Amino acid sequence: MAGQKIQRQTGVALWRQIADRIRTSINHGDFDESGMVPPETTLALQFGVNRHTIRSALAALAQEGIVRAVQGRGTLIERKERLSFPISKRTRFSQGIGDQVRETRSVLLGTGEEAASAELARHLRIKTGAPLVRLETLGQADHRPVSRATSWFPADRFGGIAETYRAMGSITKAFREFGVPDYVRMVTEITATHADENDLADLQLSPGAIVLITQALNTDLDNVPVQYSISRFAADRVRFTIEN
Amino acid sequence: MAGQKIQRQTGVALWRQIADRIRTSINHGDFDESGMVPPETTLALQFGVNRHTIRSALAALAQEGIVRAVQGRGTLIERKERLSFPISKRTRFSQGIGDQVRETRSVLLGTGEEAASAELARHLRIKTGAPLVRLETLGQADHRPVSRATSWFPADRFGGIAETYRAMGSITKAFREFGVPDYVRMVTEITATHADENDLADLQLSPGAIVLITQALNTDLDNVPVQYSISRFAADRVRFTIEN
DNA sequence: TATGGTTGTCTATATCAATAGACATTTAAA
DNA sequence: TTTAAATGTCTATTGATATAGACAACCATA
Repeated sequence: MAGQKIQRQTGVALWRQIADRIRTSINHGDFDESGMVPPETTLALQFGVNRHTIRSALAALAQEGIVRAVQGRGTLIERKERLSFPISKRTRFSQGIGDQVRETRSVLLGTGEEAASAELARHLRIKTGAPLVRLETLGQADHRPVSRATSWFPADRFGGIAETYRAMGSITKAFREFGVPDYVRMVTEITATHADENDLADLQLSPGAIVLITQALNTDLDNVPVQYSISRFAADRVRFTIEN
Repeated sequence: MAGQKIQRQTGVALWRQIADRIRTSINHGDFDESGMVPPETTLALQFGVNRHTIRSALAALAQEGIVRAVQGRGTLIERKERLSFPISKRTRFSQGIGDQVRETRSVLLGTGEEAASAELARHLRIKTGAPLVRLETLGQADHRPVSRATSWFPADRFGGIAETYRAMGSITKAFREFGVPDYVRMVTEITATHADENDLADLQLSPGAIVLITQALNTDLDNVPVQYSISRFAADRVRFTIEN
């Protein structure tokens, strides 16, 4: 395990720092040979903390479903994944990761109408205050939540797209119904921050977790903006790949 | 400020969660009108915590140099920034952010020779065990550390590039000396994780901070790999912009 | 079946994190 | 100069975090 030392008196409990480190090591494949996490006493020695502190960290990871402790045997690794999301002109949620999971699904969390803010209007190249359709969706891979997205569509062109999406289960298909056979991604911004309370709930994260945020504009083939979306990904479950 | 509620008993101290939130709000420009953070009593009410807890959070931000408390007046915002890094075929550290800061600098942290691991060999399309030159650099903007990069170059073609880099102060210029007038970025992978102890030291972060990690391959104009690098960015100081 | 290695549980203690309240000090404006 | 509003400092108390040690329970295997 790389970078063994941990920080004390920083407002982040030792057990949480250690849990984060072990999760990273698991995702990195450090324990692939045995399929198990090292014994608690070994970890306690490595991290220079008490065994009880290690137990708190492992309990947190067990709560996340990442490891499972078996008395007498050790602590088994249950899950280990980081989906690779290609980011390109043809970025779609389900495409590109189809070969990595058995099932992808997009769930509608909520929808609404709102007037375009100055920022949204600038991105979508419409007037401030113009009506927008807002879509909140949850992306799942093999029944595990991966991303949480808010999308805005110009309402004058895509009024009722929420219902269409609900029926089709895919934004790509809904677009087709509205006479947009294809669309491309223009600009994507990527940032990272700590998960807020909505992230924790929707993405089933533990506090202190990281979310990767992408902001993207999709345009139709005539270069007219059709969708602006902000997506929040569980950082320990995904990796972005940019192909030029 | 969005998402007011904070999580208790999660291994992350309230004061640190609140400090992170306030830092985000400052970077988001929420307090731009006044140039000040709301009064401690107001924040205590908003976050639903004791004023002393707010004071701990603000003390941490003051330590980072982000705010400065003045008795009788309030808490002033000292610094607010998130550099925008364009990611494209022409990604360079100094280019693209030149208009956002007064000075960019790249500092050599260390250098060495090593044999190519299987993974590095695959990326650079050379034989496993082939000699590599390793460069550890620190990217600074206006004297503030922004990124920490480790780069590998095939030693048979770029032996001594460390010294050239040290003399030139730029990888682009060093490449030119080795007969590589231009180079392009092939694939970039982006992940995020918590800062490790090296990040904390080199990037001057506080524990629990987030680093954005990019892995990139640069090739010359004949499509031959010349550099593979892993860069770690302080997430609260940067934003990646992808232009298609 | 006996043993070594592992996780599970309990008690006790010290330190950090958070709350609560009171009052001092400083600044800006009435 | 007075006052209101803001930060600074102090004491006290409670709960979470971390350490320490001992022993029970369980598993694989020699």
